[in-house]
Amino acid sequence: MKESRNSIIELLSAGYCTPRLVGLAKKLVIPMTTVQYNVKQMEKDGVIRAYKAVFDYRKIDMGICNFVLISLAADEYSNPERIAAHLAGHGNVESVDIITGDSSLMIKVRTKDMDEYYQFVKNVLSTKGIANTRSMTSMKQVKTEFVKT
Amino acid sequence: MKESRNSIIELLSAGYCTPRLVGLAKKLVIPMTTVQYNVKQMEKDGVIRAYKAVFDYRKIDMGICNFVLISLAADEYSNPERIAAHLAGHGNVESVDIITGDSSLMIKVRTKDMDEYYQFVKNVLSTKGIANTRSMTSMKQVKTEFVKT
DNA sequence: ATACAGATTTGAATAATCTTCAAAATATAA
DNA sequence: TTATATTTTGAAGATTATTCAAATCTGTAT
Repeated sequence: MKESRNSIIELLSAGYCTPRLVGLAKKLVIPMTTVQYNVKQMEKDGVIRAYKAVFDYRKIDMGICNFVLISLAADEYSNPERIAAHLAGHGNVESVDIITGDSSLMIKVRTKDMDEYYQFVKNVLSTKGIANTRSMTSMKQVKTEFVKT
Repeated sequence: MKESRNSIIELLSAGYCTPRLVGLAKKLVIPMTTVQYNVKQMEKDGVIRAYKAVFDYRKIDMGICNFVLISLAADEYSNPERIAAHLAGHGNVESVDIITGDSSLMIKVRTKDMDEYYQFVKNVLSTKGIANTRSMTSMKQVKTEFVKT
């Protein structure tokens, strides 16, 4: 049981949802087919990338959230995209950005607890290409993915 | 027209979506009503907070993304939640976290361009309670809200 | 081990929502 | 203005979601 619930969470975290056309139509007081036309159009044009669920991450073993500033080694510095793509592949990584400033990358990582985060730092962030990291732990998540807590 | 499309985007950015039960059931090869039961349970227990759309933010006039480290003034320092809640109220703010380390808050802000971001800094981040800010601009968003680009 | 209570799974009927499609309205370009 | 493309809309049929009762599974106390 817990098994299938985890699978559902995984699938919902990046897809497997759909817009509520009737709800939107009622809210905006326009015909549903008009909403549908515009939504379809935005999907076709790549304006909408996905429909997904937002969780209370404390309740799905992802309660610990860290922002990490990553500085790359000299030989990776000119091509941050390789390591960025690698980090993006991890399910615990919510976001990866190549940024301006002292550090090359900013990532947001969710883990069950600090032990698991430490493992992440040891296993994932200790790659040859990464020179050093600076973690900032979230003590309270007031807003996430445009959704207020 | 553009008017209603903007309203749709606004509503989809934090809700007005729903899980695709048939899709989940087929993927997991279990009956749809089982998926439904578990999803409903997770909604009831507050595990799932919302269903929403993820956009290509460049295509909806939110192409510029900034991470901002915010240090609070002495008199707000002991109660960051007031300012955090205030910032969370802005539609341009994707996330607000109260963090450990030198700065009290980390926020993620999306704007049309740098001009609009400058206005945001001037108008929103120049409150009495905020001592100083440090912006890091995203040059490339590799992964956002668990969705890869 | 057994019996019990609560939680979970499941299928069938019903209800609601979505998709399709063609026509009408509107906007855009020549 | 006329022609062309885009957008809006309603009605039908198709798909998906909800309800609900029965069956199954789980954990627990006896």
